Amino acid sequence: MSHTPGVREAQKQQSRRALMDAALQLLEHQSFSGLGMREVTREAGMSPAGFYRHFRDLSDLGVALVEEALASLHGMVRAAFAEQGDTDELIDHAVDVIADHVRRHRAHIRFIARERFGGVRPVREAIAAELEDFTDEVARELASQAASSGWNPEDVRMVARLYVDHMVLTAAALQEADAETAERIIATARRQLRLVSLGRRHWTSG
Amino acid sequence: MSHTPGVREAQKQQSRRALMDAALQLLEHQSFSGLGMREVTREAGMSPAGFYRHFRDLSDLGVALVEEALASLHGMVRAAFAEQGDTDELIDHAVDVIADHVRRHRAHIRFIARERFGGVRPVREAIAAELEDFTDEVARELASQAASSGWNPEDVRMVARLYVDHMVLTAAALQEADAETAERIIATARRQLRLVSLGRRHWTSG
DNA sequence: TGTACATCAGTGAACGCGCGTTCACTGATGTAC
DNA sequence: TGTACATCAGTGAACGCGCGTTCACTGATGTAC
Repeated sequence: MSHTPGVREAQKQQSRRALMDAALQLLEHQSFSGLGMREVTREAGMSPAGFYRHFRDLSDLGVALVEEALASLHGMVRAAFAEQGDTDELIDHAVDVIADHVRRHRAHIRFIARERFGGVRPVREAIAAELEDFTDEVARELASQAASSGWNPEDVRMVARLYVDHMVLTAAALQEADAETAERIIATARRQLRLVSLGRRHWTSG
Repeated sequence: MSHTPGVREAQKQQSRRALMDAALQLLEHQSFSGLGMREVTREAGMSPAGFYRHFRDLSDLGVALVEEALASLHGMVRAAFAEQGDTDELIDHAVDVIADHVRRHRAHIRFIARERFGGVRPVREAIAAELEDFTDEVARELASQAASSGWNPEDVRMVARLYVDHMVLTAAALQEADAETAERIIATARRQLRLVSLGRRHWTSG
C-alpha cells in the first residue's frame, strides 16, 4: 500500500505464523516425527519451497513451537502463586489456572505432552530444558513461602519437581478429555495436591 | 526337519517376534506415527508383503506391543508390594524394582513413554486402558494395607493414581538417562514417595 | 516527489526416491489314506 | 511307512503416489539519489 518500512518483514512474520499454526493443527492427529514438510506448507497455503525462507528443517520449526508453548507457562506460575489465602484456596486457584490455560492453548499443550518423550531429539531436549527453568521458578516461589523455612534447597527442588510433573501430567490429561472427564481429572488433581501439601507440612528437612 | 505338528506355527511366531523386535528397535529414534511398514519389514529381514500375514496394519502391531510392554508390569507391582518392613523399606524396594525393570525392558518402557500421549489413537487408548487396570491393581493392594483402614475407595484410588503416574514418569525419565542421571532420578523419586506417604499418613478420609 | 536499481519472500517445475498395497507365485509343512 | 493333495507363510515384481530438496524465476518492497 505505502512505502512504510517493515511491510515486507510483517508479511514474513505472518507467513511464519501460518506455518507454525498449520503444524499445530496437523499435530492434533499425529506426532511430530510423522509430520511432513509438504503437508505443513500445504496446510499453510504456501508452496513447498517457501518453507526454507523460515526454517532450516522441520525440527527447527518444532523447537520454535516449544519456545512459544512454554513461554506462556511462566506467566501462569506467577498467576497461580499470586492468590492469597490458605493452602486449599491456593490449590484450587492453581488448578483453575491450569484448566483455563489448557482450554485456551489446547494445541500447544497437546504438542508438549506428545513430544516431551517424543521421537525428535532437538524438540525433546528443548522441552526438557524449558521444564528445568520452570522447575527453578517454582522452587524459588516455594522457597519464599513460610512453609519452607529451614528446608534445604534440594528438598525444595524435589517438591517443585513433584508439582511441575503433576501439573504437566494434569494438563496432558485435560488436553485430551471431554468436559465430563475433565471435571473428574480436576477434582482428583485437587485432592492429590492437598495430599502432597499435607506431606510437605509434615516433612522434616535439614 | 520332522513332521512334528506345530513347526509351521512356531516359525510364524518367530517371524511375528522379529517384526515386533524390529519395530521396538526402530522406535528408539522415532515415534510410532513416524514408523514405516517397509522400514519394519526391512529391519526384520522380511519382504514387505509378508507383514500382512501377521498384522492388518502398523497400528495393529502397535497395540500388540502395548499389551506385551504392560503385561510385565502386573508382576512388577506384586513384587514391589511383597516386601515386608516399614514404609521406607517398602519405598526403597519399589523404586529398585522399577529401576531394574527399566534396565531390563528399556525399549518397551521407551515405547510406552513415547506413545502414552502419542499421535496414534488405538495405541494411546490401549495404553490408557492398561494403566487403568494397573491403577485398579495398585488400589486393591493399598486398600489391603492397615494404613488405608477407614478410607473411602475414591481416596484410595486417588492415591493409587498418584503412585502409578509417578511410577510411569520415573520409568520414562530413567529410560532416557545415563547412569549418573539415573542415580539422581532414583534418589529424588524416593524422597518424593516418602513425602507422598507422609501425606497419606496424615490424610483424613471418610 | 520520481526514478533506477537492489533485495528477497514466495513460486512452480523438476529430480530421484521410498512409500503402502496388490498379486500370482513357490515351496515347506500338514493331513488323509 | 509312503504317497497325493491341501494349506499357507513368505517372495518378488509391479502400481501409483507423495515425499524433501534444488533451481531459476517473478514481482512487490526497500533504498539511494
